[in-house]
Order: sequence, then structure tokens, then C-alpha cells
Amino acid sequence: MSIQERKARDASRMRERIFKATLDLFAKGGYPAVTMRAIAQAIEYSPGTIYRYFRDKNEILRELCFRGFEMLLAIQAELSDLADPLERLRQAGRRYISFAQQHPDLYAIMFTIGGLMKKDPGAVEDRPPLTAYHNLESAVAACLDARGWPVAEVPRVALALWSQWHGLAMLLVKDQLAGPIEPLQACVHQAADLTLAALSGDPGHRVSPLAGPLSAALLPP
Amino acid sequence: MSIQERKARDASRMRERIFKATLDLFAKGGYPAVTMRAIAQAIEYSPGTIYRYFRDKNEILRELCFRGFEMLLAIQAELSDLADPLERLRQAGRRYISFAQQHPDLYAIMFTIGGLMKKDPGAVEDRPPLTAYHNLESAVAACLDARGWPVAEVPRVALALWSQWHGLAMLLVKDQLAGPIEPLQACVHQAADLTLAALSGDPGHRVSPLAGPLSAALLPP
DNA sequence: ATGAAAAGTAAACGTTGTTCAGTAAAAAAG
DNA sequence: CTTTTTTACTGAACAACGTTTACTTTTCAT
Repeated sequence: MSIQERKARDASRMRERIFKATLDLFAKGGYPAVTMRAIAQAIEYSPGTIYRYFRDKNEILRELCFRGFEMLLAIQAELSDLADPLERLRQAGRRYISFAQQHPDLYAIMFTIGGLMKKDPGAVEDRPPLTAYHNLESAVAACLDARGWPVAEVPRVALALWSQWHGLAMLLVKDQLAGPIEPLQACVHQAADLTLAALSGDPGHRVSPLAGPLSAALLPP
Repeated sequence: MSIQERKARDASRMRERIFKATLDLFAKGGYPAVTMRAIAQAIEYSPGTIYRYFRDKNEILRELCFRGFEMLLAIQAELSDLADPLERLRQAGRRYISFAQQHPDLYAIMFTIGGLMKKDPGAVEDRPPLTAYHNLESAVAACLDARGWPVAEVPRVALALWSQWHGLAMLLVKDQLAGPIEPLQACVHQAADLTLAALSGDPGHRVSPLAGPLSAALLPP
């Protein structure tokens, strides 16, 4: 049985090689640079060979998206030592948006492929996108719990927060705020902070963040 | 000078014809159905002819996006007779998301093209995307004004609201909420209502909307 | 060593957006 | 009215894309 094992090992090595090449191309030239022929050239194989390890291009990109969500998971993990659950949520949003800005093409494709949340019957373990969302829900639950609010609100609040972060990220990534919103970075973070403050019941959320303590935290740590 | 006028008229008629064909194809088969050859066949001309009236495909799609923003403007206009500014904002968000759901491919492309907000020096009149955003800012201003809050907050609140609507719309359109959020429609609208209530300073926003008056308005009017 | 199965290649297929030499029609010039 | 020039249009071609397929090479089992 050693021969089959070696073959499986080789195949998975090949998959990894293809995937790494895709990652490189993506990092170097963005989405347009990722073509099957370019990948083939990078791994020094013929284009047709790729189809022996991936059904089609979309499957490679799906893998890439999962990698993106794993990066988001790593970001969430870094925040686990923050004691204050509200501050943890605030930082989560901040990091989330920063991630989108640092990997715009990756972020765009992560939410362009579609259907990444659905758990396919074949996979046993939870997929990264779902895990990331559940982590967010946990953070929200901790926050609501801390102030004695009903946990039944968790799905709504989590969706409210995530959808806004996603909206801001998308608008930033697609360069849609260039015209009317100025200064860009500050407005985006302030909008996120404002909503979080409002949702958390902070009565002072009406006061301009520019005059409050929030102004000191405009730059990500 | 009559001859040049007629030519200009013909040209603009041709542009309109091309654009209408694009619209039809888009409505019938979504974005993948919109190819230069398909447009050419629809208007009964050679593919090359299109390039005499549009620089490239992107310019046609830009036009299509502007048309989409004009639809959004029309939706905003319908809401102008609502007396309560808060209710106006609520309905604006509801309709915005409904629009995205009714024209998913159009909405997706409206925010994929990018740079639609920037006013190019050539155009005198304001472009629809900018107008739509300014309308939103006006609605927010009216709302803040009604409760004596500082108008300096308008940009932040407007961005906070719009980005969430956009985020929800994008997640819906790209079928990204299918797995974890259930029931979908209700959660989306509740998330939007929740954020608006929180931002408006409603102290009762912590109570589940399912028990409040919001549950009666789950279906768009 | 021989035959079967797997891995890899080169070329081709069917798309796509876009360009371009050539042609037909229309306007301007004589 | 004829000639020239400008404009409108066509059909074929180009380059690039994802993917498939017939064929060759390598590898494994008998």
C-alpha cells in the first residue's frame, strides 16, 4: 500500500504547488494575472495537467477564497485576548476592513464566487467562512451577555455589524467612495465605530467622534 | 447645419438602440448574455459597428450602471411624500435592498465597475450615483435635524446606513447568506431596522423586533 | 518483459473583446 | 453632373481565455 500513499502524497504536493503558484500570480498581478496558462507556466507543466488536480479554474479560486477566510480567522484569533467584548468587536471590524484594503482583489473574489457559506455534504469539518461567522456571533453574544441583553438578538446584531463591515470593505475595494467621502479612511472607521456605539446602547454616540476619544484611534494599531 | 444635426440625431439614436439591446440582453440572460456579438446581432449590425458609437464594452456597461442609479433615484423620489424623516430612511433602506434583489446582476455590476462616483471634468451635470448619495445625505440631515442633533454627523451617519444597505444587498445578491442566516428575508430587514433604530437613539432597539411593530412590515409595500 | 493504467503534452475547439483592411454609401468640391 | 473626400459599415482576423481531446510518455502490476 506504500505505492498508493506515495501517489496520493505526490498528488497533494502537486495541488499545493498549483495553489501556491496561483497565490503568487494573484499577489503579483491581481485577478487578471491568474490564468490557467500562467499557472501552468509557473509550475512548469502543460496547461492540461492542471485539470488532473483541479476540476476547473473555479475550484482553484474556491481554495484561494478559503485561504482568505483562514486569514480572517487568524485575525480574529489575535483579538481573543482583549478583555472588553465591545472593544473586541470594534477591533474586529477595524481589522476586517484593513484586511480588505490590504488584499483588495482577494477580498473581492472571496465574495464574488458565492455559495461559500453552504456546507457541502462531502466535507465533515466546518468550512472557514462559516467558522469565521460563528466566531463573530460568539463575540456579539459575549457583548450582549455582558450587558444583560437577550441572546435572541445575536443573529440580528451579528448580521448588522458584519454587513456594514462588508459594505464598507466592498465600497473601499471597488473605489466607490473616492468622490463624495472625504477624508476616506477616517470616515469609514468613524462610520463603523458610530454604528457599534449606537448598537451597544452608548448614549454618547451622538457626540462627534472627532471630539471624543475615538479620534485617537483612527490609525489601526 | 441641418445635415450635421441629422447625423448627430442618427448617431444618438444608434447609441440608444445599442443601449436598449444591451438592456434586453441583460434582463433576459444576465451579465453572461451581454456580449458584443449578441448586441450586434440584436441591432442587426456587424460587431465592429458598435465601436463607432461606444469606445468599448465598458462604456456601454457604464451607461447601464447610470441607468441603474437613475432607478434608485426614482425610488428615492417616491419616498419624498413621507412626512416622518425616520420612516423615510427606513423605507429607503428597504427599497434599496429590494431593488438589489429584483435586479441582482445589475446591482452587482453597478458596484463592480468602480469609479462611478467621481465626477469627470467633461460632464457638467451631476451624475446619478452622486445625486443618489446626496439625496441620502439630505434624508439623514432631515432626520438629525428633527431631533436637534449636530449636522456635522450627517456624513458619518449617511455612510453608516448606506454601507450597511450595500453590504446586505451584496451578500444577498451573491448568495452569501444562504447557509447561516435563516429566515433570510426577515433577518436582513431586521438587521437594517435594528441599526437604524439604534442610530436614531431609540432606547427600545434592544427589544426583539419580532415582538414589536416592525414584524408587521416584513414584506415591502 | 509485457500489457494495462496513469500522467503529461501539444494542439485544437469554442468563446470572448477588439482591431483593421477593404467596401459601399453619402457629403463636399469641382 | 461628375469627381473627390469623408463617413459608415462589414467580414475577417487577432490575441487571449478556459477547456477538451487525441496522442505520447512514464509508471505500475502481472
